[in-house]
Amino acid sequence: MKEFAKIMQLLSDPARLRILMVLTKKELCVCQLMGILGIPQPLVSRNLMLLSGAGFLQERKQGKLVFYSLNRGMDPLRKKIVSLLKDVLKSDTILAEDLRSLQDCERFQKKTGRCDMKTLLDFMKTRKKVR
Amino acid sequence: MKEFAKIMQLLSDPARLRILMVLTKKELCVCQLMGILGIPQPLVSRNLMLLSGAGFLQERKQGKLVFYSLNRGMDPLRKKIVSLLKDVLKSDTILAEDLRSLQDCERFQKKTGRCDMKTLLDFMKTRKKVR
DNA sequence: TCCACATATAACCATATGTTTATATATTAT
DNA sequence: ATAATATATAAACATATGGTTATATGTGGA
Repeated sequence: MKEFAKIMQLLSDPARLRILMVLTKKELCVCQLMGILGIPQPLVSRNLMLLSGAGFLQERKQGKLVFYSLNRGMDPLRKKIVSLLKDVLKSDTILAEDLRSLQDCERFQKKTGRCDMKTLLDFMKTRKKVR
Repeated sequence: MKEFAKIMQLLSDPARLRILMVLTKKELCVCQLMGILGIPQPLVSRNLMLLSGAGFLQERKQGKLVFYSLNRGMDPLRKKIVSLLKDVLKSDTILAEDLRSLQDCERFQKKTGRCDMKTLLDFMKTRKKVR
């Protein structure tokens, strides 16, 4: 009971929900999440740690970068919860916007090959002005 | 997104989860919930208000008593959430204990016909000693 | 070795939350 | 009308939490 309540508490923050939902679509590193979601780096890091510690995410280090993705080995409970989240948030406007940002970010990186905080933040800023 | 996060926050408290789950089984008044769950009256009341205000419960007044039950007119989102809760908590030990308390309370009331705070609290105390 | 950068951690603050205690409201019975 | 009782609300307090700022850690390149 208490353990489940803790999980609900974890999922009661919009920033964490957005991070989790975006990672549902694609493995991403901290700086990509920063740019896509517009959330400050320490906050992204902390929320990733929390989600990771609760068994929802797995991480993979590659040089300076740390990539996070949905934990493949999630237990049934967590799988059910993630399924519900996907279902319930599939028509959410903020999530839709985030996914568009994700696509833009992917396109930009395919062109430039860059994956650093400054560049991604700058690109995302200009992108928002354009839309 | 924010609205859904609010619902998660609502369900991040063990007391509220227990109240909601017990009301899944049977309509109950505040003093019954007090006795069954062993939660102080103001806390029961407030949590009932929160759950009610969030669309999960409906209330029915009958004399001095106020009976709460699962809201029949819940929207699909909330129905899905309640289904998940039922599924996920079906093997929870605390919930199991609560349901036994519920049955004991029902049996006691069938015999005595009493439904007041003092009597129910006293009965539940002695009951716990017996087990 | 030193620098630049990605990420993690720590410190701090404002706010939100759960719990308790006390009191208010409303209904029934005397 | 008054008392008793069920429920709701308010006040007060301690704790938890999210966000910000500053700093630490670790990795790759000059």
